[in-house]
Amino acid sequence: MSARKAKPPVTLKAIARQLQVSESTVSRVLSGNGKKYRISAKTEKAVLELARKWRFVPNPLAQGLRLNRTQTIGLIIPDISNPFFARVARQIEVEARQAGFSIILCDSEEDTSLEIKSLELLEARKVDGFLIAPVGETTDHLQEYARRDWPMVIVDRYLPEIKLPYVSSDNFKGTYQAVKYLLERGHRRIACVQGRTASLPNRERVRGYRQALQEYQVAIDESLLVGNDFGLENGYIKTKLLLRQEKKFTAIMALSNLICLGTIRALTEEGMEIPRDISLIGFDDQVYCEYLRTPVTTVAQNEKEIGSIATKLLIEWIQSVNPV
Amino acid sequence: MSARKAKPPVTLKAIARQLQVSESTVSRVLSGNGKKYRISAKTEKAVLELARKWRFVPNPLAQGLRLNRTQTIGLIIPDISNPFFARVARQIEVEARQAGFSIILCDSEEDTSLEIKSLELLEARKVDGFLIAPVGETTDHLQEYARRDWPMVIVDRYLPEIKLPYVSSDNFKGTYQAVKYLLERGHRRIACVQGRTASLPNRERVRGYRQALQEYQVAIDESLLVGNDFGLENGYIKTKLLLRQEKKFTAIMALSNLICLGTIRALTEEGMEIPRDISLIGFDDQVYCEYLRTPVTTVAQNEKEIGSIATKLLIEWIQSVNPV
DNA sequence: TTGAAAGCGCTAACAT
DNA sequence: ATGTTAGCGCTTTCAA
Repeated sequence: MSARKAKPPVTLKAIARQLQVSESTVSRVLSGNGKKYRISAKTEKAVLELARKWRFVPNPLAQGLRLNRTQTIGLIIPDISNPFFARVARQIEVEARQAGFSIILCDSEEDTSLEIKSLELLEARKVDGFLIAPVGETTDHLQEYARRDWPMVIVDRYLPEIKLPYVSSDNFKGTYQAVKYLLERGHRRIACVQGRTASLPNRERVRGYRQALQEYQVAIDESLLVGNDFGLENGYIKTKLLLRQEKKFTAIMALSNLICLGTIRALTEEGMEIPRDISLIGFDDQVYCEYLRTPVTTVAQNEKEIGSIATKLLIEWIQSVNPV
Repeated sequence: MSARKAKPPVTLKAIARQLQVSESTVSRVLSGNGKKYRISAKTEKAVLELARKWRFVPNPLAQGLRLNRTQTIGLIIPDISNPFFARVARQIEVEARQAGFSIILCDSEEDTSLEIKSLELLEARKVDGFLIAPVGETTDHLQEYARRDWPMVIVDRYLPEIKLPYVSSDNFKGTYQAVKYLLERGHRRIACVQGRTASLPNRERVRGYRQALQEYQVAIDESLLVGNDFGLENGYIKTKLLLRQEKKFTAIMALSNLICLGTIRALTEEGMEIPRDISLIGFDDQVYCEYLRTPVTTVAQNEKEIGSIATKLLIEWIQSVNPV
């Protein structure tokens, strides 16, 4: 028994009874198939009117059970409190809602085993498809879902071994242009603090870095390419180490916003001033960037576009596979 | 028909057939009521084993339809891309998951009519309760749900006219202590740029501001208390105006992080330096605060705690009303 | 043009 | 200790 004050629920059956017609007729009208089944104009009108008067809303649980379609998308994010993901998520929600889908949100806490659990949970809940920004340690579980033909679009972090649609900003171009900018300003020894090395965004960003240097005939000093995580810690520690090793470099390319903050902290602690002593470019624009102690140049990512494209892609897939 | 490669679904019925027992028996065992119904150890064991072997997972749609309980919470947030809400949301998701609930996420885009639509959508989807950070323009729709005894907990923004559980940080204490801090350092003319004046968090923050001043016997100059929105624009414009009016003040209390950024922008444009020319305290701590051009002092909010308490409150309510 | 009936997967009251 | 049955609300095939 529901706790809500019990009004008799507005169901197809109730409407049918009131109108002295069958449930099927009501169903046909209300799912817009009145014409198709050649329901008489009179009946159709009566049903429509009563449904609106009684504020009939179909029960999605019943529909889902019957149709194996829930108008629901499972969204799995490694950390929804990361502003980048939060912005992507917002656009996903907006876009999905406009297409008549709801979002079930799962935070995998950057933990592959929770990612797997989330997939299972969402599968049990009969979502129509997945939008996932994978943790990225392993990919077997994703492969498995791909193999079973689940509509699934990967966001941001990609794992090249899986063949699934994938949406992210142009990571290559981002660093490519940023590093070129530095080169044009005369920098030749440019350090780079990267994120998780296995992830495609990171690989692409590094590729942009290499490409730019190469075009300027600058030999790449591998000892200036450090790091393996997108977090603040990594930026901090790796920058410290770079400075300790007395590597000579005049600029740093930080491959995420958190890395960038860590780098700033390290530089500050070591008494370096930006841009007086060193230049710094970060990745992933944020509202607050322009207010940083030092207005750090950043490569903007378009979260809205990422979210929007991913959602549209997924919904198209869902609908092609399981038309309404 | 589902698009997924069709394996015969693992249902109670399938298990029952295989084991030559009735569906009810299987159901009883699998919902942990074996003892209660005194199912024989042998039968129980067989069911359990097959269920695990076949990886049986009950269908939540069917359960929901039958039980009027979906183990689902509707979360309505005015802007999930706001880092404050994103962090609250994360904790909510984590906490809810641990209690066996899923989150359906709706972003009301700071729009009351979308907030109403979200409520209706979630109600139709038979969520067990709501967590909502209301837009706050009007409250009739919330009243209505409260009246119908829906489990619902308000987060962050409160509307005192509704009597519903409400969770936020201690807004009063936040500004109270911040302003006292300024007073202790000799400031006497302290401007305050506030957020949406109708909202309780804002009112509480303003109350803290007034209280602190009062305790220091500082008469309150109402012309130093300006603003009416939590956004960046408001901080920017109101600060500009304060400066233009040549009001004398030596410190500014900004009642949100976005207001604070707007204030920084305005001060910077006017050539004021923090803290040389003026002191500034913001509300709502952020990772990036310590990296701001000027390390602005801020009042921290504990998003984790807010999310955690709100979720626990709601789930307790749900379970008291509709025990498992 | 409409109705009857079956069934999606599950639970619970009522047998026995 | 377990089975039978009805039903949650909906869609759809088959029949009329």
